[in-house]
Amino acid sequence: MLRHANVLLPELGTRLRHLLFTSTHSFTSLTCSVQEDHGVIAAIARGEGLEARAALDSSMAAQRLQSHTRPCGYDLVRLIRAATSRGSESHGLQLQSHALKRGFGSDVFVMTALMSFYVEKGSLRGAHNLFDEIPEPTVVSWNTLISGYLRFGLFRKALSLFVQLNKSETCVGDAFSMTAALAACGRSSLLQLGRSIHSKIVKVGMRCSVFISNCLIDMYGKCGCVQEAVRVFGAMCCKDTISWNSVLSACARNQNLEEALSFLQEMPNPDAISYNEVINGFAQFGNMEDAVQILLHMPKPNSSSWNSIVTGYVNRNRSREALDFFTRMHSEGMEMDQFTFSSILSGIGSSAALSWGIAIHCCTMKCGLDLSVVVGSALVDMYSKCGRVEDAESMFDSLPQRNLITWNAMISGFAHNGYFAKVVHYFEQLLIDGIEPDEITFLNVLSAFSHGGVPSDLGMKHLESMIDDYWIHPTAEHVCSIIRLIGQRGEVQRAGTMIHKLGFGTWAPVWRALLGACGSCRDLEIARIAAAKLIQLEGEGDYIYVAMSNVYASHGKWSEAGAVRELMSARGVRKGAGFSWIQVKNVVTNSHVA
DNA sequence: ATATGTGAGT
Repeated sequence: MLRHANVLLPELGTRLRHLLFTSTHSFTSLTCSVQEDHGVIAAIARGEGLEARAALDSSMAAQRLQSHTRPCGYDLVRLIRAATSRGSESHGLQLQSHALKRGFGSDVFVMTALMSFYVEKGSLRGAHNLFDEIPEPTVVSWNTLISGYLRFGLFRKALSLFVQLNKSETCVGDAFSMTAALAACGRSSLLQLGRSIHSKIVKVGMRCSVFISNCLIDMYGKCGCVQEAVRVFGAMCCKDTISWNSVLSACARNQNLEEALSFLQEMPNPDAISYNEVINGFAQFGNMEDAVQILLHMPKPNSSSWNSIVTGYVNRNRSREALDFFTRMHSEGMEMDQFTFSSILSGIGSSAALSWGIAIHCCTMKCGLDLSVVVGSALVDMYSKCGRVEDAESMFDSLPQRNLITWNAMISGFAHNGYFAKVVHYFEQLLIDGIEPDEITFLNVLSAFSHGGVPSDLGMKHLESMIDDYWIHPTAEHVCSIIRLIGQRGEVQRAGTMIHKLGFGTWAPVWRALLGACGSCRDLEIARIAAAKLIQLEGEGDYIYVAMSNVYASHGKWSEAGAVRELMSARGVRKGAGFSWIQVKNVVTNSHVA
C-alpha cells in the first residue's frame, strides 16, 4: 500500500502518508494533516479500497473536530475506531483526553468506542473503568465488556456481568449478550446457567437465529449433553457448516463416535474441521487405526488433521508412534505448527525423555515458535515433567505472553517437584495478573497444600473460594486432595463428613484417599469404614488389604496385620509390580523395578 | 457504536 501511494503521489501528501501508514504518529499530526488535499486521499481510496476509505473518514472527522464549529461525537467515534483498528495506542489515549476536554465524558457512543479501544489493547481494567463512568450504558456498552472478558478467558467475570445486565432495569440483553454468555457457560462447563439462558432465549423468542442455535449446540456439547445438542440441531430450520461441525463436535467429544460418523456422512459440505473432529474423537476414544484411516482418506488433510493423530498417540502413551508420525508429517511436507510441537512435547514430558525434549526445543527455535504462548507453555511443561524445574522457570520468565495454561504448567511443575512455597507464590501472582484460575490451578494448589504442611483451614478456604468465587464444581480429585490434607492433620472424621457433603459418597477414589489418610494418622475406626465402603463399591483390591494391614501394624496389632496379609494371599490378591520410566540412549522404554 | 458461533495445549 505504501508503494502504491508513492506511485500515485510523488510530490504531495508526505504528511498524509505518514498519517496513513504509521501507527506511532500522534493525534497532533493527525489533526494537522487534514490540511492535505482530499483529492489525494480519494485517489488512494480508489486504489486501495476500504482501509483508505476509513482513513478518509478519519481525516474528515479530524478536520471537523479541529474546526471551531460544534464538534460531533460521531467524528470522535470514527477516529477512535481508526486508532483501535490500527492498534495505535498513544493516538487512542490522546483521543480519550480530547473527548474528556470537549465534554464527551458521558457520551455513551464515544465512551463505548473507547471501551473497545481498551479491550483491543488487552486492558479490561481500563474498559471496565470507563464502563463504570457511563451514566446510562446501552446494551452495546454491556456487550463490549462482556465479550471482552470472554475473549481474554475471564469467563466468570463475563458471566457475572451478564447476570448483572439481566438484573438492571434500564437495559435488556440482546442476542449478542446471549451468545457471549452461552460461550462462557460452555467453556467453563456451567450447565445450569447455560440451561437457564436457553430458557430465557425461548421466552424472549430469539430462538430461531442460526447464531444462537449454534451457540446452544456448542454449550450443550461442551457441558457433556449430547442429546440436548442434537435436539437443538434437529430443531433448526436452516443450518450452516458451523451448526454441523458443532453437533459433530458435541458427539465426538462425548464419545458418540458412530453418531459423529453418521453426521459426517449426512453433512452436505464437510470441511477439514468436520473430518478433524471425527479424527479427534477416534484418536481419543476409539481406535487409533481408524483415526489414521480417516486421515489418509479425507479430501484435504491439513496440519491440524495430522496433529490430532500425534496427540492421539501421545495421550495413549505410544510415544514411539507419535514421534514416527511427527517425522512422517515433516517428510511429507506438512507444515508443523505450534500445536504439532506442543503435542509432541507433551508426549516427551510424559515419558521424561529430556534429550528428545531439548532437540524439539531447538526445532521450535528454528521455526521461530519457541516463544509463542502455546509452544512456550508446552516447553515449560516438558522441562518440569523432566525434572528440570529451574529450566521450566527460566522458560516461563522469558515468555513475552502467558495465558492460564502457561501458569498452570508452571504451577503444576512446582507442585510435582516439591516447591510448595513457589506454588503459593505463583498462584498469588496469577491472581494479581488478573487471570482467572480454573479447576486445574486449584488442584495443584490444594495438592501443594497437602504436601506442604499448610493448616487444613487454609485449604478449606481455597476450596470454598473455588466453589463460591469461581463457580468451579469440585471434582473427585479436588476432594481427594483436600481429604489428604485434612487427614494428615488427623481430622479424618471431618474428612468423612465432607465426602458426603460434597456429594462424593459413591466415588471410590475419594474413599481410597481417606483410607490412605487413615494410614498416616492411624485412625482404625474410620479406616474400617473406608475399607468397607471401598469393598462395597469396587470389590477387593490389593491396596485395601495393604492399607488395612499397615493401619493395624501402626497400632501394634501385629496379629491382625498378619491375618490381613494371610487373607490376602488366601484369596489370591496379588500386589502389582511398580515400575519407573527410564530413558536409555534416546530409546524410550519402561523398565520394571522389582 | 458491539463483532458473539466449529479444531489443537496444562
